[in-house]
Amino acid sequence: MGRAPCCDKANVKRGPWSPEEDAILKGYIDTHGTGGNWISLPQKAGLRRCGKSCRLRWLNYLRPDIKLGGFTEEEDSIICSLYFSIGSRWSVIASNLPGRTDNDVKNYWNTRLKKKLVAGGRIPAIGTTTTAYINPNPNPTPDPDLSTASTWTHLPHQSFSEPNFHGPGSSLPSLIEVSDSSSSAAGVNTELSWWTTEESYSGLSIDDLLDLDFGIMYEILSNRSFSFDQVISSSI
DNA sequence: AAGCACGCCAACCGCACAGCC
DNA sequence: CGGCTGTGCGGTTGGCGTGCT
Repeated sequence: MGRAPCCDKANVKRGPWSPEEDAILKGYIDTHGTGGNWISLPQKAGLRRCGKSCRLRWLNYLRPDIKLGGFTEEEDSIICSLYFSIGSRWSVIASNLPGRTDNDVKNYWNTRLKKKLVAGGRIPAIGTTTTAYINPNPNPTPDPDLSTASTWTHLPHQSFSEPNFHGPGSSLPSLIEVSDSSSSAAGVNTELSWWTTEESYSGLSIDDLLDLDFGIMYEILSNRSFSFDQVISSSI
């Protein structure tokens, strides 16, 4: 038996929200709150919408603290920094940008920022995989030692519980780990690792940040006979 | 002026997880 | 303890607007 659908799709309206629907939803939530139950909310409010659709509409467009308009350079910088640290965890990135939603940030990255960086030669257009890792050692050696990369502990993205784990003031350094999928498939551990500290990010522009990260990346990979575009995320 | 291509973004979909019974 | 339900999240899609030919 499969999971029951969240609503009766045949009897709910889909597609763009009308101003009237927006007014009904906003008016209901202003008066009654969400009631902690989005599924029943549309029925109570008199909307022929799926509860999930109502939630999305409220969170992304109707709630009062939404920030409209273009992203600032500072926001660009924060998005880039966090993306390269933790990947596409848009809700976490958005939590560092007051008034912005995960959908906002995700769309902005996918449609503008990514292209901006690619066009500027800051990131290659193709490649395989990069992953954000975190090093539990509070005192990492200042220079990356590739021969001891296995001593770094890999924490899956899902295990990051603190939205600001990599934010300003964090005492934890971050690690970007790179793997060569072709060799991994042959059972050979060819993962390369190096660290960057939070301090390295502080006060840097996007250009500085990317010069730092990818400059280090390029230098290491060149020495190890890996091509640069092998290791950058395919999602970039 | 019409057709086409592309960019942008709102919205949907499906999955994972947490809480409740 | 296992199943069910609601919520949150990231990936993807579809439609509209705009610019180009």
